[in-house]
Amino acid sequence: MEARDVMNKEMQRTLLEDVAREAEVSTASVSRVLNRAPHVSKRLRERVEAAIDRLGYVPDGTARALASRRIGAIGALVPTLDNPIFSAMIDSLERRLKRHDCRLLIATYRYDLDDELQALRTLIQQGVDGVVLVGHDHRPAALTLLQRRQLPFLTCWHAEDDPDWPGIGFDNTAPARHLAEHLLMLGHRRLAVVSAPTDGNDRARARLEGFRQAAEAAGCPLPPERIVKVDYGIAEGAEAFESLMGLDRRPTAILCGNDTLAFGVMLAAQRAGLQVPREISITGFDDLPQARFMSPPLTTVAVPAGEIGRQVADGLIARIDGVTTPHRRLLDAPLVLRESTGPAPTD
Amino acid sequence: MEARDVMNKEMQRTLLEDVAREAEVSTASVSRVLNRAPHVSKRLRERVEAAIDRLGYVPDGTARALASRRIGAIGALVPTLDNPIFSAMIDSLERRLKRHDCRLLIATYRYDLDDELQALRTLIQQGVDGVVLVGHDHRPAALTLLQRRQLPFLTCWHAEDDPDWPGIGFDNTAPARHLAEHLLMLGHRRLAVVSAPTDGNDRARARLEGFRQAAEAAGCPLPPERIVKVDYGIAEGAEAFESLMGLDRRPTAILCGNDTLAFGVMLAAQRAGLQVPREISITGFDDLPQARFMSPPLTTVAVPAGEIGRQVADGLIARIDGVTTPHRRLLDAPLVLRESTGPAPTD
DNA sequence: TTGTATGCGTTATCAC
DNA sequence: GTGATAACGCATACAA
Repeated sequence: MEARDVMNKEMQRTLLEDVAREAEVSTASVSRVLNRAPHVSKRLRERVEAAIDRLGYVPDGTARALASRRIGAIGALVPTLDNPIFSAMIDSLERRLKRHDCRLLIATYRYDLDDELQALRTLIQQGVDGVVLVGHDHRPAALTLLQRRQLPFLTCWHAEDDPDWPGIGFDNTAPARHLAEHLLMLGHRRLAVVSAPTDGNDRARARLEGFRQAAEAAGCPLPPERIVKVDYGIAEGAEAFESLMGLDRRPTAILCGNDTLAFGVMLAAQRAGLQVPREISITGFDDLPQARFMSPPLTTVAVPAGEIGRQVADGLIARIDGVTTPHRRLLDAPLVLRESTGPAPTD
Repeated sequence: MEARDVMNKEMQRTLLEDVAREAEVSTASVSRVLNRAPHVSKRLRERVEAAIDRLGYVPDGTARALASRRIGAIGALVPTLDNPIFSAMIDSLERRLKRHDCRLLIATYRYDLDDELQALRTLIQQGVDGVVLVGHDHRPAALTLLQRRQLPFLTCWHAEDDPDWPGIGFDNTAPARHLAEHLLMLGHRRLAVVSAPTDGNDRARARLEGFRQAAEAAGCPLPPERIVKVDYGIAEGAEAFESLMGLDRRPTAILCGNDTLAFGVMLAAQRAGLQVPREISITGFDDLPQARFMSPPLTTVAVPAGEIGRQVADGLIARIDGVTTPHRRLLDAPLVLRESTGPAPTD
């Protein structure tokens, strides 16, 4: 019994103290070597490093976190990872953070801002050194929380100018407007939009706004019935197409909030026997890898997901280190004109 | 100066001790309420909760982690998040972990097992309560690390029987074999394979093995020149197709290691003027959302990525709580026969 | 059921 | 440069 208890005791891990004893130096010195502090003699460093190797010592992250007040990890709040454009960003974010010796905690919230706020609370409680958020649509309490804690944070994706939210991203409105202008220039006058739900999603709203601006400027505004909002998905895009085809005056071009919806719309159009772009033009947004392989290849906007991940990593790390970085950084999101758009059909 | 120093001092956060004072109870009692310990009177609980609300107290995760020896987060090591089949799994994993009040640290390693080992070290040092790995291909040191620390862990995706690696997943070989048998039954005799690189990827190896088994059993083994290994990607699949078409005796069916490669192969085939499946049959593996929307719809294997995420979450949490769970859990990965496969062409 | 006191493994602030 | 030693904020064995 006694013996078993002894056996059960987690074999005692070697502590910093053990290293100090082995190297015959103080614990403070070991800590200094560990943290690459300045003013440590080469001789001392070598002794300590030797002792560490000999004992196979591994510092305890939790103790380090408590004493130093940083855990070596940031938190990222994203709507979902089920959308490849977000997982691409997270992938590059994590890879870049690794360079800075920083880990990544992720939390998803399905576009539910209350869930996001709750997840943020949890991350803060966890002790993350910084936070990444998507867009500027958040509960006011989220901002309060971050500011009160003086926690470094950065938004991404949606780089609208906003004094509250520093961010790295791109303009969602302008490219959307350009897409619509491209169609208008091709002679289209009855445009339609298939958008993602806009609640808690300022990117979707901004794109919709861009479509609207161009349409109105051209004197052919978008009536409500030609704006369909559906959840993310190919099938959802197809359904949106069906509903648009039920209209009296069918659109000759459909602007989609993302490539996946556009893919669904394109399939449904072809299933309905329509030629793209001869009879109907279709645009996407994201430039997913498959966009250029669709038939016809999809006209869309190239969202710099990978670049955002990298720049957000660098920017947030800088802020954590107390370096002031630009409040806002605008990346390029160029139009990619392919063959899914063409001249409006001459009725 | 003095004043500024005072100002600069992080406004002192309220501590558990403050709550205890406010509620006029001991710190131990506050801790008990926080941790929902048994044997706490309703009256005391209410007093403490009231005090917590009044002070807006938030427990410090790092201190809690150091004292309790668990951080409330697990680590997941995945090859990449750039492949939607993995991000789908991570998405469901994270959502399910949330139910258990557990966070998720992710690390990617690009199929480089040395990187994986390094990332595992980092996660362990960080203090994660458990680890999720993909497949059974890992450096031996990884297993040693996990065992020595007695750290709960679970593999996923590849549910081969292996005493070292407990896991939840599916059989990669059998469905692959069945795909090949399906083609053989359709009269195909010259099969080819477009596989992902097999280094550090036992799933890719297992699938290839399944293809081989069926081919050999049918008396038409796969010669090396009809097995092409390429990186993940649509363009890569297309290139693989080109190289297969350079062979003297062209295959009549191509088995692909995943849907993305299959998509590339299919596009290249059509670009080359071949009818699918009349002139060539093509299969995938994963059943990504777009598989059923390809033209023709792709014959493939439905990988239960979401279900794996959920079951891994539940299983790992159970292990962390000391509950013994089955060493191995096999999920279903059914064939999905669609229109990309058909009778072999009669020369 | 509740309180007391110690431990968790580092970092960081002082002296020297 | 280096060494004592006091935080860091909470959990928990033990006592009451």
